[in-house]
Amino acid sequence: MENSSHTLPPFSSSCLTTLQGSLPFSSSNISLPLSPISFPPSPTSLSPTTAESPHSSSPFSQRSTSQCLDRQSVQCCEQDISDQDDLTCLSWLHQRGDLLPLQPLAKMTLLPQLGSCTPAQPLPAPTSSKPPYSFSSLIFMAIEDSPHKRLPVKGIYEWIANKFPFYRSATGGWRNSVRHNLSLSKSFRRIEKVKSQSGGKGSLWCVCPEYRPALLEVLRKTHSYHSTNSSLLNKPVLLEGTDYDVPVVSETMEISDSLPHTLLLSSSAPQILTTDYPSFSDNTPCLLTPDHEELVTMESTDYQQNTVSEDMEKDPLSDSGYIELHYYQSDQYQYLVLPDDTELDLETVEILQLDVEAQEAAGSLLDLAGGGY
DNA sequence: CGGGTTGTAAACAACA
DNA sequence: TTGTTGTTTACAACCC
Repeated sequence: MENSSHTLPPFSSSCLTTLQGSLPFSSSNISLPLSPISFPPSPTSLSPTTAESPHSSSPFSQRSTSQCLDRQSVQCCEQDISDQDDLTCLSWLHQRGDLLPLQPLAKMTLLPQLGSCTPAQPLPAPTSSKPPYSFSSLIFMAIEDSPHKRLPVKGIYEWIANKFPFYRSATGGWRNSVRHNLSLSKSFRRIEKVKSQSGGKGSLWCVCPEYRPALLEVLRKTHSYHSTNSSLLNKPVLLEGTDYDVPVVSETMEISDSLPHTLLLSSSAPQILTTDYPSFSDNTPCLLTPDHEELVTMESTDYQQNTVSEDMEKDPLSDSGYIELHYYQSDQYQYLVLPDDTELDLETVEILQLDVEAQEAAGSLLDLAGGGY
C-alpha cells in the first residue's frame, strides 16, 4: 500500500486539473510550467535519461525558455500522457497529495505582495474548525483518493479523520452521517465483497461514474466560494490556520475573461509565491522562471505541437463542459498543459503546499490504481 | 412559501 | 454479546 518504492515517474505523474467552464476547447495545447520543484527527485523516479542529468545542468534550470522542453522531456511527457488511461480520474487527488485544503474564510489573510521568491510565514498551528465540504464531498474525495477507487466504510472514516483533524476529535455522529450519505446518495454505489476477500465486514463503496461530474462540480464550487468570496480576488491569499493537512481541491481554477491574472504558487511548503499571470490568448507557452519572478514566453516546441493534441482530442469530457488540464512535473518544474485557444484568464490559481512525501505516496497510489479500474 | 439539499439523531436489522 | 455496517425515518437548518 504505502510502498515508498513507487515514487513518481520521470516527469512524473500526470496530474489532472478538472475544470468546468465554458471555454473553447481545441486539439492543441500550450504548456505552462508552473513552478520549480524544490525536492530532489527520487532515484527510482527518474528514467535513466533524466537521472543522468544533475540538477545543475538540467535544461530547466536555465532561464532560456526555449531550452526548457527538450526532446527527452517531450518523450517523457508523451509517455506520461499515454499512461493516463482515464482522463476523467481525479489523479490530482493522488498527485497533489497534500494540496491545499479549503479553508474557512475567516482564516484567510492577505499575503504581502511578493516581488519575487519570498518564503511566506510558516503556517500557524492547526486549529479544529469544520471543513467546508459536505459529507458527500468528503466521501467522494476519500474514495477517489483510494488506490482502487473503492473503500469500505471504515476506510472512509479513516481517510476523513486523517485528512481533517476536526473529525478526529468530533463525536461519532459524523460517522453516522457518512453512512447515511452512502446509503441515501445516488452518487455512491455499494460493491459486495467477493467471498475470497478477507477481512472485515461490510461492503466496498465506489463513486458512480455518472455522478462524478456533479461531485466534481460541488467540489469546484466549494473551493471557488471559499477562495474568492472574500473580496480577495486577484490578491494572493495565504491560507492559514490550516486545519487539514489534506490536499484537495486546489486544482480548481476559476477562469474568467475579465479579471487580471494572479498566479499563486508554492514550490514547497510553506513557501507561497506569487506572480502576475499574463494572458495566454496568443497560444504561446510560458515558463515561470525558477525564482518565480516572471513568466517568460516560450518558443514553440515539438511538445506543444505533437504530444498532447491527440490526447486532448480524445478527452472524453471535451463535450461535457469540462476541461482537463494536465499537470506534469519534472525534477524542477511543474507544467500545466492547457488548451491553446483557450482565452486563458485565470481568476485565481492556487497551488499550495506541494509536499514531497505526499506526492510520492500519491504516485504510488497512482501506480496501484493503474490496474485497479 | 415550497421544494430540495444537507446535517444530525435515532431506531433497527444483519452480520462478523 | 458486542461492535460494526447498512437502511430507514424524522427533523431542523439552509438555500434557491
